[in-house]
Amino acid sequence: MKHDTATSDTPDRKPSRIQLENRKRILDAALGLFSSQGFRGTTLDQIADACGMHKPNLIYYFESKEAIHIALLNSLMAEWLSPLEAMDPDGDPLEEMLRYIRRKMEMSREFPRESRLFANEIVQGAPRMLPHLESTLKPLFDKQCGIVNRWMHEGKLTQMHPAHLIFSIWAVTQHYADFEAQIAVLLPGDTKRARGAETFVEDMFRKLLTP
Amino acid sequence: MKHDTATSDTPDRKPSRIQLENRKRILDAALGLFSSQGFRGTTLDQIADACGMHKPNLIYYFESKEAIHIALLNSLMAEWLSPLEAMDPDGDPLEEMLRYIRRKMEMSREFPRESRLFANEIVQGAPRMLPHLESTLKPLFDKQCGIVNRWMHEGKLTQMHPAHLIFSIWAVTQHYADFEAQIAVLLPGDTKRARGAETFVEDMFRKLLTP
DNA sequence: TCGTCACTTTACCAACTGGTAAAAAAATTC
DNA sequence: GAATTTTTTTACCAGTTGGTAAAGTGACGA
Repeated sequence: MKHDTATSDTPDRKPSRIQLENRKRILDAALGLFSSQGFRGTTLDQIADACGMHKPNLIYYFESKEAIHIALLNSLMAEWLSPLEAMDPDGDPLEEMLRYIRRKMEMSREFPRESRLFANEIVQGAPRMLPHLESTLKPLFDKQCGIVNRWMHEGKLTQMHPAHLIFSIWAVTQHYADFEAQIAVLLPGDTKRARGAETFVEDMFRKLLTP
Repeated sequence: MKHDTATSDTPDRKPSRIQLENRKRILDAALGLFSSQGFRGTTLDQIADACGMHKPNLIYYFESKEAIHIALLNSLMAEWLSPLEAMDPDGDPLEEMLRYIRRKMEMSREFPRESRLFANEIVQGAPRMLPHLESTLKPLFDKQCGIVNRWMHEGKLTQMHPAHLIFSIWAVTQHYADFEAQIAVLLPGDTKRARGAETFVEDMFRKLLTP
């Protein structure tokens, strides 16, 4: 008979305050480590150290190391996609696109760990995220591509392939988080860098999208 | 007394044909595995299997697993940077830029493993590549930024921050290799995809760079 | 043909790593 | 405040992994 734990799948009562808090501590520590060392490069002991717990305690709150990774990806996915979701079909097309781009740059600056976590996962073939991409991202992506496409046909934006446009926005904005190590070498002088990047990217896409 | 091996640092005679061949086999297998699973996610046994050798044989040719990784990064770096190096200060500015972009797209399509190997390394903070970035990439990058900058001041290209321009070229072109798993989900229909991406990216930067 | 050197294979190991068992300690409930 | 449940800690284990020791095999020149 299996011991009853916080990860039991029997119809649990609502998780206690301690459970919610400790789960959050674990996920936060795991985010830092997984994003900078990858899944395989991170050990349970490292996660435990980083959040001041002991290894078996992690397994008390999550079934396995992989369960931590999956919980992390799932819990961050919605937030990560919220800017795309927020694109308003009734807004001004150019302003909506630039607002989206600005929000993506802001997230790249404010949440580089999240960006790198997803980058790590996708570069390695998205082994634990493919179903999620199919079921969650794909429908949203198709919908927003449709909106952008309509804007283009109405002459409000330069005509181009909407999917590739969105790819290029993702590529450029996330590049600043994902490849920060390289950028820091090539463009020292931390202070102005973020602002320089943000005005560059906004100007670039404004010029590109203005019909 | 240490055994004399192919990795000995005593003044070796030139490596035999077998050595060259086996080193290449190992590096090729390692490229496939490191690029799709990361350094920590790849085991020596996997590499050995992939090239039909036994584990201790790898250590005969390379001091350690890390030495394989470093040798791989070093041996690919020059090739990876050759398109940037090939930018001709005396050529037509717009054509030179577009040629560079086309070559980067081509490499993303033909050498996705290399792209992902570097992506993995840099996302994780470039632990084994930072010195190389400082010593090799940085000077080249600064030089080519200077060229681009001159072109802009001569009115041959749209004025913008040359470093960020190059970042955006890297971001967009390498995105197609590094995030292929995601793109395959969002834009199925393998056949036209590569061509679509290439015309999109070229058109995008042509519009952006044309003064 | 013999000896030397380059290369390969087998057997092995110590450290690490994900995970478990179970006792101890807190917290909560009655 | 005793009983019970939840959470933490200690001790441990089996499988994996990077790497070594050393014997074995083959090639090649004298």
